[in-house]
Amino acid sequence: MELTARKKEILKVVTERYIDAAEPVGSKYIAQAMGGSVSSATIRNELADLVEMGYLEQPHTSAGRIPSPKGYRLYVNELMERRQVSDQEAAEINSALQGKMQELDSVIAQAGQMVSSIVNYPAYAVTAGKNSVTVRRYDLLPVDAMSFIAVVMTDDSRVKSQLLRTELPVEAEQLPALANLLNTHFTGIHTEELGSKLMALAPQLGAELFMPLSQTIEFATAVIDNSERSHVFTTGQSQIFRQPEFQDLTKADGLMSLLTDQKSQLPVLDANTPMQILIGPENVNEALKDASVVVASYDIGDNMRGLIGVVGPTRMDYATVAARLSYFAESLTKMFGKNNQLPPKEDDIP
Amino acid sequence: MELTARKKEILKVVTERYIDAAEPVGSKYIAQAMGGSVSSATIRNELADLVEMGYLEQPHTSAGRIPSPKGYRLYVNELMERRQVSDQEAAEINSALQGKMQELDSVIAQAGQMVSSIVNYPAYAVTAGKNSVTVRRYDLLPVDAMSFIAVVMTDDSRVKSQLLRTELPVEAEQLPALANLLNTHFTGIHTEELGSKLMALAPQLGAELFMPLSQTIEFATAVIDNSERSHVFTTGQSQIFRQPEFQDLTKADGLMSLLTDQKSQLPVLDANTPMQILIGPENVNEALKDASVVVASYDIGDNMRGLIGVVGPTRMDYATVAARLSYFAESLTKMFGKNNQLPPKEDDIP
DNA sequence: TTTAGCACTCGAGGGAAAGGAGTGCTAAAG
DNA sequence: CTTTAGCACTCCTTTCCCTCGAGTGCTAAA
Repeated sequence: MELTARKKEILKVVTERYIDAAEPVGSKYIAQAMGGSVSSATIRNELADLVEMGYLEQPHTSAGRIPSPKGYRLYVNELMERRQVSDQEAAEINSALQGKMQELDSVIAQAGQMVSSIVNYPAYAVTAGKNSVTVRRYDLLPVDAMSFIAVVMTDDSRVKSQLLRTELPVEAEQLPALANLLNTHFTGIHTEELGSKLMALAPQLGAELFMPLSQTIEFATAVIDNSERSHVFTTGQSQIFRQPEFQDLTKADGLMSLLTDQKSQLPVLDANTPMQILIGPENVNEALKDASVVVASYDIGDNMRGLIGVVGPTRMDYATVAARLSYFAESLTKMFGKNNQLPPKEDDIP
Repeated sequence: MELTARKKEILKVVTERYIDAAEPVGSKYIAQAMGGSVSSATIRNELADLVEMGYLEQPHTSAGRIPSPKGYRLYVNELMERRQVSDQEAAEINSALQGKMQELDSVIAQAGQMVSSIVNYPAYAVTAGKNSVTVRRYDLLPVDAMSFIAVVMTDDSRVKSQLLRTELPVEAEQLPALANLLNTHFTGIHTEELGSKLMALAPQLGAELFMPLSQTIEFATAVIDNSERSHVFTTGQSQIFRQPEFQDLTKADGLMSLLTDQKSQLPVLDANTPMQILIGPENVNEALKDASVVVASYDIGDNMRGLIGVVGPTRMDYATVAARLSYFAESLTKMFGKNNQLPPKEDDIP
């Protein structure tokens, strides 16, 4: 059977109406929405075809039709009018982005919050999670006899520091030598090697040098681990309850658990794809089989990539969400691009 | 009317049974639970008294009784057997606390997670939020011509650092002088003054010095702000759904919103109180009127105090939660006291 | 191919009735 | 004065049945 233009139009009407009203759409409504050029009986014939072709579903024999995941997919791919964000929306998004910049992670978490409030669904944000982070450089700063500050800069230009207490006194004069040692032997290598290298060097050092060295390495390891792990931030979870399909506790529960306790299982985006829409059963995760996810990526500096996603019912307003999310992601890319702070961009040196 | 020993015993039985079964308790059950020494009719007389006195409630005339908030309060204050955590529970808690320590905030967030999993209710953790944090010390480390690392140590011994990019080249040799300037004029004073002092000093400095100075101050301001703000971490939100009283979406919704989007409104603990139990209407927050909260505090080092709380139905298992939470809080105090990291750890040297 | 007409289906909503847990009261017993 | 057995009563819950109406599918005519 062929998918005629009229069938497509009907599918579009059904989908948009269902997105709006959350109840099955009947032939009479469709006939009217299409301008009354055909009768409801004709529509009914078409509807029967669309069900047979798998684009629509019928909750029960005497109900109207709702889109199947396949129907949504067609809608998203072909039928949906790619919305542009309005000037007002753009203005809102931009003003939300003006906030002051802090640590990378908290910026990313905030981005998630903004998205959630912009689209009115729960949202999540994922930090990059680079593969093999190494330390580019160490600095040790004296504090007092029993403590010093370790500063670690990674090759993805994050800088972390911590106050470390020692058991034996460390002379301030020894610190540069120690830092030198660290910078010579412990840069550019990965965590496992850090440990083994430390062991190899141990015999040559006295306890008063080995201890602070070991503490610094331990700290560096934690920094690297933390930098390699991707963190997920979620917000707006309670928006879920505003959706009629999640009045049913069992469904809401699954999603809530995912959004609060199993964040790491939220879908990520294929490389090189700016945006992706995952409809119902297209999701791998069981808890998302009755939901849809829209994910977009943005660039952080030149070589990092952030991810931001929205979770909603299959009936979610794809056109609006997709438009706002992609605009938001693009804005973030721009902001990170032309902006100061976190990752230094290699730009024009005079 | 007098609250006889038998009335108290009945109240205890009712409360504990209701905590367990989540349904009104009838006279027959109580008679049996009390060893059959009295008949259900006697119990019924007592129950009528207890209702009149306000310790019990009757959902409707022909139902059993449930404790009123006043009843819970009496139970918590007098009747409840202060449970001790079992050796096994203690072992579990201790092993959970063995995890490696990282940044203070993430340790605190993790503590929340552990508590939630220990008590099977949602939990939250609040960071201290000291009042007037100042910078104790600045360090500036050269990176390249266009960037340097600012390290800021606050008077509560947190150390934060960030890579800062400059617009004009900064010579590595200038940094110690700059740091000196910072340490002379910008330590021990509060944020507002930082800005004004910077302005006051501005005329004496060339742009190539003023810029990095201003950037460092800006960073320091952010660090202080962040350190003064108290952060709230929540976990285990979805545990709420396991409770029959929150099957009703409208109630669950209020709590969920509180636990996800309005965390800052979660109750805190009065100073000098190690633990507090807030039952139903004793809570200020509207969303908590049908819920109870158990909050405990622990010490972080010598002069900071962390907060950790559990949210559950009024029917929550106070004895168990209180026991585990207070044990956990005490363990945290010990850990922070004698321990590693933040205050770093003294361990055996090879 | 489209349309009007019509019987049919099925869920939602609203009592009515049955079932049952638990009460309150009374009157007798301790 | 307290306790207890007995019993009528209350009221929630569950179940069943009925009605109502939206919407369908099919047929036959345009």
